[in-house]
Amino acid sequence: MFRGIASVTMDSRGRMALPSRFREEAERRTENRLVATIDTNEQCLLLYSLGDWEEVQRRLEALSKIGTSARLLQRLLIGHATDVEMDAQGRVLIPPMLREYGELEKKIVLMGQTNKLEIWGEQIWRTRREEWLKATRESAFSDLSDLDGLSV
Amino acid sequence: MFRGIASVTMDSRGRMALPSRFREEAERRTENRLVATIDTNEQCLLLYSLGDWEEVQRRLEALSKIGTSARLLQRLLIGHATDVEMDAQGRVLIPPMLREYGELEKKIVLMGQTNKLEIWGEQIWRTRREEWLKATRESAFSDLSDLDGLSV
DNA sequence: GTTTGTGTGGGAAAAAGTGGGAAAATCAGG
DNA sequence: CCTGATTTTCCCACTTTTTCCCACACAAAC
Repeated sequence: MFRGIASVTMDSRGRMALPSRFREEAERRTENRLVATIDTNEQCLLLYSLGDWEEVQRRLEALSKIGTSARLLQRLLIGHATDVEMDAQGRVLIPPMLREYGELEKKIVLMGQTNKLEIWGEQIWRTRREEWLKATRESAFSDLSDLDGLSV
Repeated sequence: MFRGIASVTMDSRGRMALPSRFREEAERRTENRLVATIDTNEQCLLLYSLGDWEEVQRRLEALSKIGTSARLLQRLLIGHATDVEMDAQGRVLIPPMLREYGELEKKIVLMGQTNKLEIWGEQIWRTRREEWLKATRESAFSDLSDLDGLSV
């Protein structure tokens, strides 16, 4: 269960240290074996524990028998899903092609999303967050949530 | 199980080195014996382990008893299927006709797709990926997948 | 102040990827 | 067949990337 946000740096070799709480979670789930792929809707990467990824892949492959859009999704996700392993310091080496997709440079933002970790280049993340905030403020939902006692 | 993406270079003789993780997978499946053919839907090549290819071919031959379109597919796939072998450095020599079909030049992109490897010329791959991403983002499916609990 | 944990950087060895010489095999035309 | 040209294979060498390991900086904890 990944939760929360963290800022880390990627070094000149493309290594990225996971914050210790993410690291522990990854160690617990599958002994340091992770899978990185792209988020097709956003210009960021997704990092799964190996086990969780295999579950996602199973579902994808089951889906793909139906439609062509499912097949596209399958091609993109499986096609980019690269196995990575944590080193002794809890770092992972992000493969060059994925680095390029997310325009990852030195400053990286990690966001936990339950069963996966989102990996963002800082600049893109800042831009997107502004857009999300703007969209939220403009939507009626943010008002309703209070009235409903949801009290987000 | 092939998955993930990698960029490699094809040298002037048409040799292409498989990244080590793909190489290991190929060695495990069939001792270095592979089959290359064309993807009839895309301008890329497909690389199977010999065993997996034989399975594909069996299915094709079974299909072709029925319709003429299946027979077409059979003719194209089987007709282009060429046995290739990895050399001591883990490289395969892509036959000229196939090289031409995929417009393969120096920069090549390899994408794992479960039982096969897709071989792309970099330029064509970039163009196609943009189109896939666009299509995926526009399709209702990408939204539905979340609601369905696919939670990719 | 000292210790412990965490994030970061980098030296050095190992592995992977790339290029090309030269022998062997293949092919085309006589 | 024979010959010359081209392609393929085998092998070695070089470059880059990855991995392993150690070390430093900083902050929190003792």
